[in-house]
Amino acid sequence: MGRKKLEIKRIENKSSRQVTFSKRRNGLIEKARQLSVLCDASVALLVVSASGKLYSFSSGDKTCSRLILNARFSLGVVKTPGLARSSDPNILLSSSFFVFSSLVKILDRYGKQHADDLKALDLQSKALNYGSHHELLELVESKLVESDVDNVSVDSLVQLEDHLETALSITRARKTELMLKLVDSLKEKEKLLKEENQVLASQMEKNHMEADADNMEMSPGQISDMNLPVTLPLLN
Amino acid sequence: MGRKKLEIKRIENKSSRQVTFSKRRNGLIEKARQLSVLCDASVALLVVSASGKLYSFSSGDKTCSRLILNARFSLGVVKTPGLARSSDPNILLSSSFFVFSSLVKILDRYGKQHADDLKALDLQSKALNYGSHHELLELVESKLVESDVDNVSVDSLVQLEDHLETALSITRARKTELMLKLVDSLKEKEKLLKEENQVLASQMEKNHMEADADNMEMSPGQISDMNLPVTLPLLN
DNA sequence: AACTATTTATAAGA
DNA sequence: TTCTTATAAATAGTT
Repeated sequence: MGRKKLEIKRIENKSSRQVTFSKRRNGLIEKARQLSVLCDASVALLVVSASGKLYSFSSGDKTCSRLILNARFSLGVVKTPGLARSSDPNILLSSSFFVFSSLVKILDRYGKQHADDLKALDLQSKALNYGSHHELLELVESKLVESDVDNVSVDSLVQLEDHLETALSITRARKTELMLKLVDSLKEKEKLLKEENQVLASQMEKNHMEADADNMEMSPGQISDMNLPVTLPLLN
Repeated sequence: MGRKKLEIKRIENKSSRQVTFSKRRNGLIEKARQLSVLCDASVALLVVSASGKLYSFSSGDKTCSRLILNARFSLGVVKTPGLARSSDPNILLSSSFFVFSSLVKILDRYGKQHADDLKALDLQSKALNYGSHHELLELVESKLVESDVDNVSVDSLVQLEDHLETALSITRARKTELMLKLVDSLKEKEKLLKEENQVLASQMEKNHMEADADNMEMSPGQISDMNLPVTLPLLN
């Protein structure tokens, strides 16, 4: 839709490819936006230029924005201090892919900044026995609403993701802990019951012995076989 | 671009919204394709209709197709019959969501050459019961060394990450599964032991009753109190 | 699913 | 980049 019909194949001229990229990219993002608004659809769009710049659109819904965020992480494209931000809020310049050192830096940075929040969340969770599910969901809900308000606050979503992952870790740890405790308590029960059985059995045998002292109709060997329930073989 | 200018806001008429969705969705996907071809860009596009159907486009490159794949999993939209999400996100039992076989199918569908690697990993895992820890660590070690050699092979690291995450999920699922089994078997043991105790106790009481018929030095009430070990109070 | 009157996107040029 | 403008493409409403 221009002065000439353009064949759909790689544009060889570098600068016109660049120009076309810029125009069509904007067009595509606008179309994506329109589709999501007009038809009430969830749309997530990611475009990475040959030179590595990332542009994205996502409809407001949680699912899609989370998706874009995950995608950014998958691509290793995160906002990194020192890199200029484009005037276009959709553009976050790509830093290097996740290398350990940079990952550590990022974790460090987010760790320091949000350590307190995290502690609070931890305490809160502990205090409430990790809260009812309802409360957790409400918390998440409210965070996501916050995020939607300041539109491009990828940071707060990143933070939320961190928190959720921490919560998930805590939950997993707690699950394991509880299961281990359950197993232990069951083993303890088992031990006590076995001891009790032992006592009962010996007590009984003793009683029988006494009875036998008066009445020798049965041999001692037969007693246990006939009167004592056999302890069932149990797995270890 | 039609008979009338259309305001960009939710189309209230359901059927025309549906029609518009269909038309514009196709247009958007085509535009995405063109952009990726013309400008040599990576493009990933996901559209979910209000009714939940998922449509997607991704440029051929690994990054984007992986991204779409991840997105599908995030959204739980994997059109493979028989797949259902477990209520516990940690549990990805073989019967449900993240089965290797279906993952392999999807990867195949997206034309990933890594399907074979995954199959190999699956077989390897199954054969070795997920391998000894030693072997796993050596595998990771060797992969990481490989990666260092070709310096920028982020792909293989991404791949390794995927494999490890899958392995982690499986391990977690397996852990949960085993612990649940253990708990069940312990509960079963407990039940049997309690029954056994019951039988022993009643047997014993019976014996005492008989004894008492000859010798009335004790009141029946005292018998159990003095001769039977008290069942220890156990937690539920 | 087609048709077609319009609107919209955009290729080339400045 | 940005603007302009001729033209190609997309598509809203209709059939």
